[in-house]
Amino acid sequence: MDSNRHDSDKSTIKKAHKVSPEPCTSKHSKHDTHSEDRTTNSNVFNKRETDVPVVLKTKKEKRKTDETPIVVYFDLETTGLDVKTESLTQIAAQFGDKKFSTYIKPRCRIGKWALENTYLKYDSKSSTLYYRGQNVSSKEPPEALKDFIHFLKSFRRPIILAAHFCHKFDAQILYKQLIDFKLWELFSSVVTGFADTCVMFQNFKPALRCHKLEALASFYLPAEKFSLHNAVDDTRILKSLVEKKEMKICYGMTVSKHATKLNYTFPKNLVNINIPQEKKTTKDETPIVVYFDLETTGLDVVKESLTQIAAQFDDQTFSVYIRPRGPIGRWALENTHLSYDRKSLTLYYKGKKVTSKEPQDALKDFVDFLKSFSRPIILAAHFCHQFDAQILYKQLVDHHLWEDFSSIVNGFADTCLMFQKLKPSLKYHKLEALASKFLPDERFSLHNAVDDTRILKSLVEKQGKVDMLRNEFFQTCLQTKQYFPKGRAVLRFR
DNA sequence: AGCCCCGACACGTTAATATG
DNA sequence: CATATTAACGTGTCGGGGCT
Repeated sequence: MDSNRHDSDKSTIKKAHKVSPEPCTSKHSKHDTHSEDRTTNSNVFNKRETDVPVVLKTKKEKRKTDETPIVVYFDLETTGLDVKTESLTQIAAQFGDKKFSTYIKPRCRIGKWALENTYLKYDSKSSTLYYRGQNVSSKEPPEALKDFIHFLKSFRRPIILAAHFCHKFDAQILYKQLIDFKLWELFSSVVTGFADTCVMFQNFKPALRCHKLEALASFYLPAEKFSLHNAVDDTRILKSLVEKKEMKICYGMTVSKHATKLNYTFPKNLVNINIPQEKKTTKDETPIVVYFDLETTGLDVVKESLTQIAAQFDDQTFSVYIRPRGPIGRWALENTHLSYDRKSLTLYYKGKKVTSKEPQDALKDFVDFLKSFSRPIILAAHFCHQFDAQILYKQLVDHHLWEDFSSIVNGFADTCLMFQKLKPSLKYHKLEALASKFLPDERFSLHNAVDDTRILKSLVEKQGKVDMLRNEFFQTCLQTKQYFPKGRAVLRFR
């Protein structure tokens, strides 16, 4: 029963952690004087979120404004791991050459691990703190925290606090302590967010197996001597690490990026921070993207037969009409304007005779066209995962060309999927709809493979956000690995 | 050690959607 | 008109990685 009570106690504490709207609102009201741009309470979250990216611009615009947040590194030592119950023993922080450090008289016993590794010992009778056996001056937690805040305040700029693993440790314990000593309001009027350098390194150096501070330090700063688990040293090391030359390239990007992504709305997300994981970068070997389109006698990918293939890369185009093996379905007849006379083996497009080939030859030509680029290829078509890729697969297998084909084609990209992701607000993503929306002036003959291919290419390439498109695009391509799990054809088709 | 968040998988279900 | 796939859920399990 006792334990029960205990548990529920704990959970309420936790809840208070997570939700605790109180300090938040009080913060706004308090958020006095200079920030007149914060209009209403309801807007504040958004404001905050848009607030931070300012950091990014520090690169271009000289940091002239006082409103640009600065990054202050910090580190805490505590009596143990539990962010809810343990007590502080040390705080250190650093911005530029400005350093802050204070020892703190813990309110509870120093845990065994901490005792041995932080070298901090406390004699509660004489209320004296010892570091490596030496008496050091120490303060009561509220005083120490106040000093800390004053240090931060002295910069007269918004502050992003950066520490290693701070989202899950330092920020949380600090929050708890600040709330307990009623200093949260004061604190949050200066600090706009926390940045977790550990997350940063994990994203930035995914190849490293281990991202603890110790490992990073010994890897990147092997010459540096420091006393691990002393807050001052840890802070200094962290700063050197992040600001190291090699990191410099990314420094502007990474720190600010992570700070940006923090979107720290105090204290709502304090416990629960979610930094979107960067998608792992794809291999550098970038295949070319060839757009293509097929026309067929109908919908059934297994039974129906090809009538046309078109493809395009840059300005190199490929097109071939194909004599179908079966009758052309009614819909196709009316919409692709292709008709076939079996007896004379003649294909007509819009009533006019066109040269056509047997499927075998047409497919061979198509494969040869693709091969002519001598580069890995990603074939892109609209809705191709469900249609073009499947019918093509069937046809290529039937004509013993799949081996050849799959030796150069890395995958299929479904541009329909791409646009669905890219323009979720659009109800329809069929080629026709996209074309009339984004290329209203373009004239083309719908359901002619050549035109459809051209239009598709323009659509993809003329969109404004090229980068985003590309990214999305390749991501979609990646999905097609399912077709080639081991670089080899595997039948996800019946 | 104690904790807990996360991402990775592995399922299953459902509704929407484009292709000729 | 056929139809497979996907995204978007929900569920459950498992292991890894960090902090003092």
